[in-house]
Amino acid sequence: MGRGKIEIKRIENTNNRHVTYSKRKNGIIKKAKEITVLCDAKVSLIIFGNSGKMQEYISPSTNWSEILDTYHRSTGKKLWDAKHENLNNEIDRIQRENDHMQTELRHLKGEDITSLNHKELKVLEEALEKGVSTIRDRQSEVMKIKRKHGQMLEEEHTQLEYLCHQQEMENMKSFVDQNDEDLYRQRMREYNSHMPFAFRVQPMQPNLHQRM
Amino acid sequence: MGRGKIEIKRIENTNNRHVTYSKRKNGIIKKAKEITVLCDAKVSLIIFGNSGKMQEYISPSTNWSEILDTYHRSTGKKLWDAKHENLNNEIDRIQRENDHMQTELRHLKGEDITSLNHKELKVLEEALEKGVSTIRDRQSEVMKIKRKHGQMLEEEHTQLEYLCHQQEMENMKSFVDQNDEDLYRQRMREYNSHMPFAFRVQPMQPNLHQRM
DNA sequence: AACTATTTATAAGA
DNA sequence: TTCTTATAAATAGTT
Repeated sequence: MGRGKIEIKRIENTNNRHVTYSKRKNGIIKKAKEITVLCDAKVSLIIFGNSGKMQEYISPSTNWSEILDTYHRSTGKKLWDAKHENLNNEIDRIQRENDHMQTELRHLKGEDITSLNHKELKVLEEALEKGVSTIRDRQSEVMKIKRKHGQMLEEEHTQLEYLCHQQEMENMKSFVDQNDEDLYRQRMREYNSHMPFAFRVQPMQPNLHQRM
Repeated sequence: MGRGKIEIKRIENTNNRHVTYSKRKNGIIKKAKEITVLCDAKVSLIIFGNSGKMQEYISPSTNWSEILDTYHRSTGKKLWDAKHENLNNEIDRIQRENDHMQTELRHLKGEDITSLNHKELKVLEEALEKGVSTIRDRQSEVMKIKRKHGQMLEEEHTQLEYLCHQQEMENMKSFVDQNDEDLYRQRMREYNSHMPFAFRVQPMQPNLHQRM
């Protein structure tokens, strides 16, 4: 109905398509309103185009609850089944993520580790040591502040720091695989270059604790 | 459009009303199909009259899940029922649990800890130390097996174990609050009671490393 | 359900 | 977008 007859197929000209969409959309909504009044009908209409902008009409005599119920009674299909399934999938996904984190947490706390192999244990230990070290650094900061208030002696703190780092070095040395020896020596050099001479860590010897 | 113009108000004659309903219903559905094809639009249409008989149309390019989602996004209203609401609540619950674990994990790895206070840091440190200690025990077991194959000397291992425990004791002593002193002494006694005399840890002194 | 006179919707143009 | 208008399409009343 118009100046010329048109075939019912996609309008390729974008502008024409949008204009036609706008006109026909209004037309359909007008018709929906009319049938609602003329015939006591109940209509729900949702319509959206390329732009994603949505327009809805629902007869004043009804509501979505009634529509969904009627739809369910008439077709046996639940409109929310698809949505329902999506939600279930989402729950599964999050639950898996959850389980994974729970395992990781337990491992970090030293639980359920009998099933882990040597390699996995080492990875865990490294993560924990990194955590301990970071937290000790942070504690040092907190303590620095406390020390300013005279709550702690400078000397005690420095000695403590030394012992911590020494321990880390010793652990590193002792737990490395045979062929990680080079990596260990390198880290030791890095570490020593940051420490006063008196605190430098020497490679562990059987009689270390007597020479200290 | 017809032999005469009609007012848009309820058609009182039942038969006429039903006839008009039928005709116009088909008209609307035809229009819905046309705009779907012509304009790439997505339409969902549910229509039912007095008789309760329902007719639906939904564009082939979409589905109810998309319609409900779009409707929710556009209007903020949810068209689904309580059952759905439950699933959403479940997701929220798991997601919260998830977030909590994520935070805990990050803290254990030493991330995002600047917001923690002294007390919280101590709790974290203790958890990490417990983890490290458990994992080291486990590693010891693994190593014991390796040692049986001649891969490691017994003496080195024992000394290492001693150094580890000593370090833990020292940390414990140094980081405790003033009023945790009693707890520290108790733990020290417990620890010493398990160690040969030569390895017992003495309370830290400024010149500790020289007397060892 | 078909017919058809008329009204209504709308395609194209501005 | 909106208005105009020629024409296509829908449909009210009739058969």
